[in-house]
Amino acid sequence: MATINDIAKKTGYAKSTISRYLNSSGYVSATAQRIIQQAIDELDYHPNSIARSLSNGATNKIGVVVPHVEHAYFLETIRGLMDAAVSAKAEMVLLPSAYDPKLEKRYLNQLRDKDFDSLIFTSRQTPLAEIAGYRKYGNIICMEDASAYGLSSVYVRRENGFRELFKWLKRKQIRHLALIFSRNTQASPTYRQAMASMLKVMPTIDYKTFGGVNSYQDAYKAVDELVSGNFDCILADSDDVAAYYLMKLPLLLERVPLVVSHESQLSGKLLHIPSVNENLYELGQRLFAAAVSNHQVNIEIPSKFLPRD
Amino acid sequence: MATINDIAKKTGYAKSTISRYLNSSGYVSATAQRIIQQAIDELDYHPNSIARSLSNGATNKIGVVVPHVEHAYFLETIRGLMDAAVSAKAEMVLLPSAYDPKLEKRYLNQLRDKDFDSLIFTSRQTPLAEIAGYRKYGNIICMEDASAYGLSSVYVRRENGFRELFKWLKRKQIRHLALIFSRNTQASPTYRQAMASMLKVMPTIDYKTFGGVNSYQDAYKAVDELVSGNFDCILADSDDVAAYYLMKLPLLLERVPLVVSHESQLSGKLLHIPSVNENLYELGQRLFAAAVSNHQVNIEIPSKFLPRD
DNA sequence: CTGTTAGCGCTTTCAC
DNA sequence: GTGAAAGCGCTAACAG
Repeated sequence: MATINDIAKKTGYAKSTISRYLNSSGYVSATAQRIIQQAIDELDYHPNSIARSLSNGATNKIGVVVPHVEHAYFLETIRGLMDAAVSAKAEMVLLPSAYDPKLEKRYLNQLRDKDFDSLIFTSRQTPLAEIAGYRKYGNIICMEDASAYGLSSVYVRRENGFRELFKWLKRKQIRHLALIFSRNTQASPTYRQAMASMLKVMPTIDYKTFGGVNSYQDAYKAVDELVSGNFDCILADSDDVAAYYLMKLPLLLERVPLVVSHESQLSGKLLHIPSVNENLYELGQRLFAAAVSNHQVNIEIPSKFLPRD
Repeated sequence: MATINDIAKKTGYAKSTISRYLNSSGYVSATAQRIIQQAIDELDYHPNSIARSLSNGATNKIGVVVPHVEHAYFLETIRGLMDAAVSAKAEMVLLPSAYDPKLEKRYLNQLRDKDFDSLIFTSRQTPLAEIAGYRKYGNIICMEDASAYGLSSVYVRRENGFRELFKWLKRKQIRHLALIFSRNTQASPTYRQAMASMLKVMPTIDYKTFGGVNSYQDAYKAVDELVSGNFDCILADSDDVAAYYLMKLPLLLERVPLVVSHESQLSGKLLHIPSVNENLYELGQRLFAAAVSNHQVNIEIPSKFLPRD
């Protein structure tokens, strides 16, 4: 592990000159360039990035808090984020929270301690007010509107998509609706917005919500109740979950309920499941851009209902 | 951002004493402890982890090279890895490669440049011999047997599972077998081992392999050929893919082929798809342990065939 | 039990 | 064009 000092000794040039050469910051004579480069090659020298970080005060790393990787919602976002990070030659530290405030706090503290330059919350349990207190330590981006707290925000605008979806259901004369969520609590923006849209468009609808269904693999949890509940429509929160019901329930019921998803994936396309496209891959890329930007941003990505009939 | 220097000035104690207190390395009087802690609280001091890393020569971060996150194989592994990292208070940097040697090289260089302490290859394109050249820069762990190259190895021993699987297929008198893979090239250990086991147990079998199928969402690619090929068994490389065929093909064929998976997930359990359980979550945890260990290890996780009939 | 000093490896100002 | 010196913030060795 040669250091810049070794190069200096070997070449007779000062560290500062070598640093100039390495970072193309300032003039270095052609001769010096040649000699220095040769020494670099011979000693197999490569700058130590920890030392660089210490001197620059930046790590080139961004932390991404994600409750888990079971749901396509987070996976799609992560994919967009990853690809953007690779292009920008930045690194992405995956920080699983399981919605545990203790873990979320740990990650906020790591931002404070300079473990990364910025922190993205794809979802969270900790109140925004508390998160905002860490803004001074680095850039923080939320996947919901947190502009009131001075935080950058990049998120799906679900209103349009949901409104169209529920209007469509109304036209289909749906009366008994099952809604499947990852979290069916007020803490989830998805849940809040879905319920708000639904009650606005179909105020008298008879419905029941289910929580804790994150993936295709969790979908079975609600099967019994779905079968006995006599629903005429099931609204799932990802195409994979919807696909599961679409294929499983016909085996158990004579009458197949309408299955709809509020998140578009390829599986839904293939099976022609109506769904709300949330453009999460793009959202991931925007999240990254927001993380490395210096300005506070507030970006809404519109969602769109795709009836597919 | 207060530094240890500020605490020193405020309290009158030397930096070393404060460092001792912070890291519980050496004696510090009760009085000093009280005074120092008070200053820490008042100034809201927190150690800068970049500086720590520079001084310690370690980052507490491990890099994880993964081709993509589309396949349950990698996701399950990542889950195990993530959970282990959280428990150990280490950080995991996600490094997507898309099997691109340029990217893989970039990550190897980052190991050399101290961006992380160790590097895990869940899969790779770069020859092991070349990877081995980076061993001097940090711990490298492969998800295949790389012990011949002096690299730590943690991987699934597929022989047992595959052998039982193909014996079972032989008993079922399978004659026309379709094998679906993520990669159907010699570069993939899964592919090599599956083919070897198959040809040993059923040397005269008529078969065809398909590549490029990573997920439930890719499964449709092979549908046309599967339908026209008149296969009596389809061996998919994840339960999700298998589930897709299990549900999609009955709609297209009069005779439903036997569907089998070589990777066990919950979806397979639910649909009673025979499969090979590869214990990837556990494998992920072992990978992490190997990454933070000082010894070179070679750990085989046995796979097991689950007929589920 | 505490202080002094040197060191981790790079960047940046200032001077010539 | 190049060099000397200080600084990033912490840890460790040595001394008392």
